[in-house]
Amino acid sequence: MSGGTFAVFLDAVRQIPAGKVATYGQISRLAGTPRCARTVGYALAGCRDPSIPCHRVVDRFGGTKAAFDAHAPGTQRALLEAEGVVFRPDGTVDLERCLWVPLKDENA
DNA sequence: CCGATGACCAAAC
DNA sequence: TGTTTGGCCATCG
Repeated sequence: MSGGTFAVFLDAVRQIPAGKVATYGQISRLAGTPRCARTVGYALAGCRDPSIPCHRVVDRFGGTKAAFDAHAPGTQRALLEAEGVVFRPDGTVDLERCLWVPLKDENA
């Protein structure tokens, strides 16, 4: 399916429920390309699809993206907090609480 | 039209 | 044990 690899990443990001956040590595792994975490970042960076909640995608440490903040200061954090995501005093997302856990069983 | 850039993660040595 | 390399696609100018 999906002749394009990008569609897989975007689709995975689209599966992230509100109030949760996912990391590039998780998405790339779910897409079947554990070595393309970088491509996921490029995908979100270049993808202009408003249907993709790129604000729910954070780095492995839960740090919000500087580029996102550069375009809209505080937008990403505001959106995440509005959805119920918990932030730490360090300014990073509390992955221990809001890290999205992909349900692979439903697919099996 | 073409070239270069762009928000990362994990494994190997 | 820690550090470095490797890998990918779409959009911009």
